[in-house]
Amino acid sequence: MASRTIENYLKQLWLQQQEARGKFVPMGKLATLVGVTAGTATTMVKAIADSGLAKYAPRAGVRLTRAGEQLALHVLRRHRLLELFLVEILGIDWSDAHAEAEELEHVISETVLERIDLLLGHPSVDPHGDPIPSSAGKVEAPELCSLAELQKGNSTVIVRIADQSSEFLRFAQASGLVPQAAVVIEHHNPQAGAISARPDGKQPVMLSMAAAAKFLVRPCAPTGRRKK
Amino acid sequence: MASRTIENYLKQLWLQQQEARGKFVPMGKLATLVGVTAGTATTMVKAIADSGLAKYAPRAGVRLTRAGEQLALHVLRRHRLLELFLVEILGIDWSDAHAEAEELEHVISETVLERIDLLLGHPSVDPHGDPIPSSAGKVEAPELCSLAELQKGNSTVIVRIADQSSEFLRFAQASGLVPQAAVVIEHHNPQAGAISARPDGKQPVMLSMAAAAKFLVRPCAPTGRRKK
DNA sequence: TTCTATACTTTGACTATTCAAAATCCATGA
DNA sequence: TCATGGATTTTGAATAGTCAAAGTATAGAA
Ligand SMILES: [Mn+2]
Ligand SMILES: [Mn+2]
Ligand SMILES: [Mn+2]
Ligand SMILES: [Mn+2]
Repeated sequence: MASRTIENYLKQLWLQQQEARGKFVPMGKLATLVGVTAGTATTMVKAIADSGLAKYAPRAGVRLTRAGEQLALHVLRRHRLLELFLVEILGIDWSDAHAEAEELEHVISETVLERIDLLLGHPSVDPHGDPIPSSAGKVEAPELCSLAELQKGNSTVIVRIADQSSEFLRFAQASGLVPQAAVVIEHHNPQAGAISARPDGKQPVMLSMAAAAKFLVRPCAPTGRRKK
Repeated sequence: MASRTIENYLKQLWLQQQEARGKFVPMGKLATLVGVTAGTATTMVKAIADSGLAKYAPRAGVRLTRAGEQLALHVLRRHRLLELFLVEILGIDWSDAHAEAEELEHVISETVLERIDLLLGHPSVDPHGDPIPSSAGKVEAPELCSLAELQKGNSTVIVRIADQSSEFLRFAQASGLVPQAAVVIEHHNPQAGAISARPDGKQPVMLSMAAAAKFLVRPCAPTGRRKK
C-alpha cells in the first residue's frame, strides 16, 4: 500500500518518536533522517498526513497516528528480521546488515517474512539488540541504562547498540563490545568525559561519554552500588 | 546503475531474444512482456538505446547490444539464484518463487548474491531447470527437445519447464511433471493434438501438444527410435 | 518592544515512468 | 496501383519524488 518512500518516512518518524515520547518531530530532523531537503520533507509529510498516517502541525512538526505507528512497526519488523537473517543465515557482516535491510524491507512479501521468522525461531531481538516488533505490531520498550551511567568497578552485560552506522559497528565489534558481552568499567573520569571499559577476555577500551552512551546494558548497577 | 524498470526491460528482451536468435524483438511483444502499453515501450526503448544497451530500429524492433546482454544476464542470474534460494532455503512454494524473485532481483547487493550462491553450492540450474548465468555472464544453452516431440513408448527425464506462471507450475507439480522426474509417453495422438505422459510412480497425465511443448526433456529419444 | 537568526514553508522546475488517444507507416490483398 | 487494418510512434497529460531558491514565521536577544 504505502510506497517505499513513505515507508521510510514512517519508520524514521517512529524511531525518532521513541527518543522524545509524545513530542512532535521537527521537519528539519525528519528531513535529515530520511536524507532529503526540508522542503521535500514538508511536502511529503503533508501527503502522509492527508492519508491519515500522521498529524502535521505547521512549524511544530509531525507525529504518527495510531495507523501510522502500526505501519511503521510492520516496516521495522521486516527491517530487523532481515538484519538478523542476513547475519545469521547468510553470514553478512554485522556492520553491513543495516544498509542491506534498508532496501530489502520494502520488497519482502508477508510469506517470505514469516518463513524467515520461522527459520530464525521467532527471535525477539536483531543483531544489534534492537527488539523485533511482533507481527501484531507490538514491541517491548525496556528501560535500559548505558555504559556511560555506570561507576568504576561495575560489571554488566551489553544488550543493545544504539548506533547503526557501519563505522561505529565495526569499531564495536573489533573492541568486543557486542550484545551479550560482559564488561567491567575500569576507569570512570567524568571530568575527562571518558571511561574505560573492559569486555570479558579482551583489552580495555577507551570511550567518550557520547560513545559509551550508545552501549545499552543490563543490569544497570550489578555490584550493588548506586549513584548519589 | 540501471533502474529497476530498465532491468526488467533488459531481462525480458534477453529472454525473448532466446526464442528467435538474432532477430529484433517487436515493440508490441516487448510491451506485453513488460506489462506496459506499446507507446510506453517505444519511449523506454529509445532511452535504453540512447544509453547504448540496445539497438532500436523504428518499426522493426529492438535488440540488445553486448553491454545490454551482459546487464540482462546479471539480472537473470540474480533472479534464478533467488528463485532457488527461496525454494531451497526458505521453503517458498515452487509456483510463488518467480513472482517473489521478480521484486528481489532489483535490490539484492552483489555481496548478498554471492553469499546465496555459496550457500546453495554454486548451483547451475534454478527450480524450474532454467540455467543460472555465471557471475561472468555466461549461460549454457543446451538444445533440448520437448515431450511433444517424443513417440509412444519413449521414456525420458524432464529437465526444464518453460512456463513461469504459477497456475501452470501448480498443475505441473500436482501431476508429478517436475525437473528430474522420469516419464514415459503412453499415448501419442497427433490427430487429436494430445499425448498422455506417465511420470514414474504417478498417474498418466493428458497434455495438449502446446502444454507438452513446455516440458523440455533429455535424452530426446532414449529408446532408440527416431522420427520420420 | 523591536530585531534578527534560524527553522520552516512555498514556489517553480526537473526526472522517470506511465497511459490514452491521435497520427503515421506499411505489408497485403483487391 | 491503391485502399486498409494492424502495429507502431507521437503527443499531451498525469503522478511520485526531489531540489534550489525565495518567502515567512517566531523564539529569543537586545
Ligand atoms: Mn528503507
Ligand atoms: Mn538493527
Ligand atoms: Mn523484476
Ligand atoms: Mn525460473
